[in-house]
Amino acid sequence: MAGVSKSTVSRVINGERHVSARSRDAVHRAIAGLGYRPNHAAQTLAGSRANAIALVVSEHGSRVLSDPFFAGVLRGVHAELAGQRTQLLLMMTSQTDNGDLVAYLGGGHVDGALVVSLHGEDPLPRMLRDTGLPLVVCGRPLAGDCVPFVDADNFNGALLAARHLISLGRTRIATIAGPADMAVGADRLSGWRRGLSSAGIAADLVVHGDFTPESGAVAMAQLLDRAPDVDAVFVAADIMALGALQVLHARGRRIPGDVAVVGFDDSALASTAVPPLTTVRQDVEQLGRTMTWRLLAELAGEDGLPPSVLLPTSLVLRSSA
Amino acid sequence: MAGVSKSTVSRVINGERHVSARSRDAVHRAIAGLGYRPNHAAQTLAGSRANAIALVVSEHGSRVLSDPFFAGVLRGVHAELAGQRTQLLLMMTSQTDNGDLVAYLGGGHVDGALVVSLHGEDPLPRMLRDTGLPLVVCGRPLAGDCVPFVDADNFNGALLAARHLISLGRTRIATIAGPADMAVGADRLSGWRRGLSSAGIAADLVVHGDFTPESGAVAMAQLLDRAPDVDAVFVAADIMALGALQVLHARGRRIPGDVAVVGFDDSALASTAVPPLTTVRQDVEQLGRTMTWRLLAELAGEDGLPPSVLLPTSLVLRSSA
DNA sequence: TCCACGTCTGGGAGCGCTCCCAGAATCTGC
DNA sequence: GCAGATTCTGGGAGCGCTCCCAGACGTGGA
Repeated sequence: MAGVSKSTVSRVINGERHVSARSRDAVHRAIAGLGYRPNHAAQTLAGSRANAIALVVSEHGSRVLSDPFFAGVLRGVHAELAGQRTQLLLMMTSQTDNGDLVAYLGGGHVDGALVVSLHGEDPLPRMLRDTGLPLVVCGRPLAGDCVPFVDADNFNGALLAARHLISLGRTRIATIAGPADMAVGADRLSGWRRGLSSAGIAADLVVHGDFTPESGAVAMAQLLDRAPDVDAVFVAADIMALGALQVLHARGRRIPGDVAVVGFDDSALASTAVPPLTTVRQDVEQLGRTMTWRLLAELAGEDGLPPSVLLPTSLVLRSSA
Repeated sequence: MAGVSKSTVSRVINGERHVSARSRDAVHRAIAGLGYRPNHAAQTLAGSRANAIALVVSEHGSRVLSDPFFAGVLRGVHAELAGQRTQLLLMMTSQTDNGDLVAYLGGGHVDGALVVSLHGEDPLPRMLRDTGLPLVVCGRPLAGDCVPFVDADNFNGALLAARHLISLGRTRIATIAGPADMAVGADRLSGWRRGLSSAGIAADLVVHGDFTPESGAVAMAQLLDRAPDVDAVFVAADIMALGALQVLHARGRRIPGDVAVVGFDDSALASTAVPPLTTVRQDVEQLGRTMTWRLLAELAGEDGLPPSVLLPTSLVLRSSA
């Protein structure tokens, strides 16, 4: 014991004011000497905070989790959480057990939630918001719900890609877009459209894929059938671009000679593709960090926080365009 | 209220015997009616269990997390945890803050730990074992510590790969192995060696990589320089195989005509490689499930549990070999 | 000198459970 | 019928904290 009451110890640990320097030092020395660690469960039970936030992965993980994207976000979340005494609870959910999850999270077991939901019409963000639980969503929700979110600037990234292809002198520029029911798909498509139309180029060569290599291959084959003279394609995800490259190779098109290809994500796949893929880079780790920062700031009662944040994207030039 | 005391409610919730059917039903009805959820912090504080297990990702995440491997494990862990009232705490650590982590985990905040540590000489498993905390490690630790682990059968997987290449009539069979200081690297190398030597083929063409595409490329170039007549290569990870394929293409070797290539992992990369990669499949989700099952069984006091488990691997035939 | 006010401190209640103990109800066997 | 074992139940203590209240001390102005 440091010769002070437990109240004073509690004050020191929680960094409250009204503690003399003498007792603060004594407590700190005692903590170090005893190897004392506050009991998390007791803090939670006694206090009004849970000292934990949830990372909710919607849509049954399978799709989201395998994505290197998610790994980057997770890394960012953890980096930002370091030094906080906030625990990170990992939860996954499918549509069917959304109710259970909402009940659990709404029950005061966590102070806030980070929601990774790539599926646009997921009801989960809205359900969670209605419980009043502070939350930050990863990726813009499709509906205009006023849920705070953090996302990469997909629109401007796609715009960069389109402008780059135009600057290469390409004139028959196609896109393999993401699903229309995902904001990330819609935003990248919008950016591409804007790029082409502002250069006076027809933005009619659009095929949708579903962020799998197979769908990229199918889409590329359709494009080549529809417009054999296509000389550039913006693929809304590196993973789809891999499928597209396969088809282009199979049909004997040289890359970038005959067809220039730009991907999106700058995933590990991009640099090992044949040829290495020019792509739009998004900093996924920063995405995780920003989400966490936004949530913790809200929990700390800061105000004047931006409702949502768009993170810049940039073009990475490699051989494919 | 169901007209019974809180003690009885507690007994019902914890499924203890010595409760009459009448009061059990009453409690269940009240729970459903009130939407009651036990307070996790209070259960933990009052009880002797923490009702939580930690998923510890060693080696600062960067490497491990980006691995689709990890995503699969996580999916398995979560699947196995469904229906339990055990929370999953995610923790990451680098060598420097191992001490903090061990103190935290040893402090009764969790009932057990799942450790994902791909780096062979990581001291963390041993440190955690010494605290007496039940734990299961993902991947065989390099040192012969008696820590329970679950791993894919890397030895037999590599053996399968070697035998397949031999059955194709190849005679100059090389390998791009993983780091020698990782069990996964050592085991796959041993399996390959065993395959070649049992067929009377010299197992001398070995180059080590570090599970990056770049290292695969460098290693392949070295192999081609050292043995231009190489006609097959077993690459100990799909991700390295991508780099190897690039170099083979660049040097004008036909695959599998001139050089047959077998990878390991059956990751998403394998099927989209050019040409699609023959590879050794390991069921990573099953790995996560098995780890979790093993830990929960130990926590439940089951005995006669196998100290460690090896999960079967199998060969997936595609075009590259 | 007295009171008002700010700074610091200890004591106590209580968060929502689990565990233990004692007592009530019910069931055996002779 | 009664002692004894067995099944069930409620009451109370206490897990380790945080929060609130009251009191001790100091400082300055009227």
